[in-house]
Amino acid sequence: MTVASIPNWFSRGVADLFPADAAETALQNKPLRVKLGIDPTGSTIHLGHSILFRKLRAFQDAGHTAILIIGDFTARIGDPSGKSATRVQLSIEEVEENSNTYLQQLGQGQDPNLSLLDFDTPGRLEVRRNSEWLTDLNLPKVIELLALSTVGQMLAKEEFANRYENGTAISLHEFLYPLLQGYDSVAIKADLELGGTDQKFNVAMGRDLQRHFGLKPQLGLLLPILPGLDGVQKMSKSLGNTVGLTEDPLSMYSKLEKVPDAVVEEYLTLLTNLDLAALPNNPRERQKAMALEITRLRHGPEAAAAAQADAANLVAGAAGNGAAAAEVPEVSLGAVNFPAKAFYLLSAVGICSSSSDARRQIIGGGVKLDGEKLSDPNQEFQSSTELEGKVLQLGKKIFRRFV
RNA sequence: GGGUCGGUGCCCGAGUGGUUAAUGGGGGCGGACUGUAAAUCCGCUGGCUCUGCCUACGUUGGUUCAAAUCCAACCCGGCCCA
Repeated sequence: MTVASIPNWFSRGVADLFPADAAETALQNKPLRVKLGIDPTGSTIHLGHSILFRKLRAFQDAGHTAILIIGDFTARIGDPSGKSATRVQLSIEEVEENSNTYLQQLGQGQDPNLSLLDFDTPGRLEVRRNSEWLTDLNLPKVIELLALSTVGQMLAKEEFANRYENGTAISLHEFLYPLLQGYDSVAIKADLELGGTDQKFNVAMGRDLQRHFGLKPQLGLLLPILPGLDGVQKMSKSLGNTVGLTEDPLSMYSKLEKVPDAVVEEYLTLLTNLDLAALPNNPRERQKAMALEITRLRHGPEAAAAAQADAANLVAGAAGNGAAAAEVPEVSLGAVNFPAKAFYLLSAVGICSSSSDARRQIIGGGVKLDGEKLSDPNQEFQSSTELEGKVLQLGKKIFRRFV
């Protein structure tokens, strides 16, 4: 096998490919059916998810067919993969709503240049729901699936192994998940399945099931789990270290340009197509280039450049400066009852999570109004006119203009 | 089903009748420093338009002037046995 024959769009950022020697041949074949499953349990897609979609898009652009599987069946049962707390079962309506939100965020019906997937070119995308084939699986079939795996195999799976080791509960139906996901590959005759490295077991299960049902086993292409803004834990909404795909340019840029050095290269590799060798060596410059490019990919060049300029101005302490303040997100004073004490104001307007939190922030010296530090949480504002147009700053990176 | 141990704030984990909104660590947030970073140091870390008042230690009920701490039932989990 000559490595040179594997294109960069395919190999960039890949953590694992199996079976490794099958890729070259596979790529020469007719359009591959490339599977990616999503779980419509939440409603916001962040950059961590997006690396998989970016790879899927690369396949589309190379002429292959993306099969986006919405795990509506799985979601309705409640995916137990989290820790202890049993997931709330989602209603059909909720699943449907989440699915639509997902598709919108992926760019359905939007500017094709900024959208994550290619929705328009015929033959490049199939959106399927796994309820289509899972709803009618009968018990004999389910037993047939269960018979294909053993408790030993399941317990070898890292997630289960850890939980078993730690004495955390594992419910039997959780064993069904890898099998059902694998069965999706059978149902849609996948040639390749994309996933995070945490999906290795499930993707491999897909291969086993396909073989069992007389199909050619799919390839597995795994991408790393993207670290979150803290640079340590995976990017995840519950950890609060995400950048959402639909975030405004300024907050997207601001968050990205302060990401820990340790993950900048990974972000560059996985979230952009930039030529890493062509970038400046200075770590700060690379960080900025990364933030700018990711923002550009979602919002276009003008908005990205403006975000970069605004971010620089704001942090330079120019919060009251008219030019910089133009891009500051606005917040309405409509819900505030005057006269309003400072701590109440901050929570009423949603900048702080609670009035107690607001009180702490003010006492902690982290709140400024038009560049001037607020020191008394009980300071009273008599009317909204006193505040309109002023810029409130919380910490180093959160700015809001009152309207 | 039986035995046994256990369920504390975002997480881990102290506390076994009374200054306990509850020790400590992690995480998070804010401040200093800096490259808007890392490391380090300091402060904060239930809610409430808050000089005070509410909720909180699996759930419910009980004992007591007073309970996370004692009692009962129930729910949930680990381990061992079946």
